[in-house]
Amino acid sequence: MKEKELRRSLAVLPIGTVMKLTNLSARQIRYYEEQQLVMPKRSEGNRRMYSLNDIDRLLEIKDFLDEGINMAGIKHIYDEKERKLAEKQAKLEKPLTDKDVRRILRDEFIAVSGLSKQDEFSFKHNNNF
DNA sequence: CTTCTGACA
DNA sequence: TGTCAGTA
Repeated sequence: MKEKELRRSLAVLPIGTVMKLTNLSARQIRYYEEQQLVMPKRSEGNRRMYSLNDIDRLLEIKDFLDEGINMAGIKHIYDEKERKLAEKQAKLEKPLTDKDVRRILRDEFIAVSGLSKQDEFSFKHNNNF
């Protein structure tokens, strides 16, 4: 399920093909790029190259527009989507430090050990997990 | 022949 | 958004 995503993100379609697949004019496709709604790659000759994901996005943009949403609104939708995605990755890719692990284990041990307040105090100041 | 940037009767 | 110009 990773090879498939790779292919969908490969930018290999020239604007002419994109025009036929989306029924959008070159003017519109370039304009949406100016509005940061799509960011196609560029070939060595400075030609825009789109991926299948770009096609989906352009089609989606066209739908949003038909629903009466303006450029700013669509930009906001994508910006918000990126913000939430970055938020999730930040939490998933933040490994616990040894210090965090030791603190968690210690607190959990104290919680179930039945130690008195005085014992807990001694424990916290003598152990070196 | 296709695409690019810039501009606007 | 369309379209024309002058390029690459």
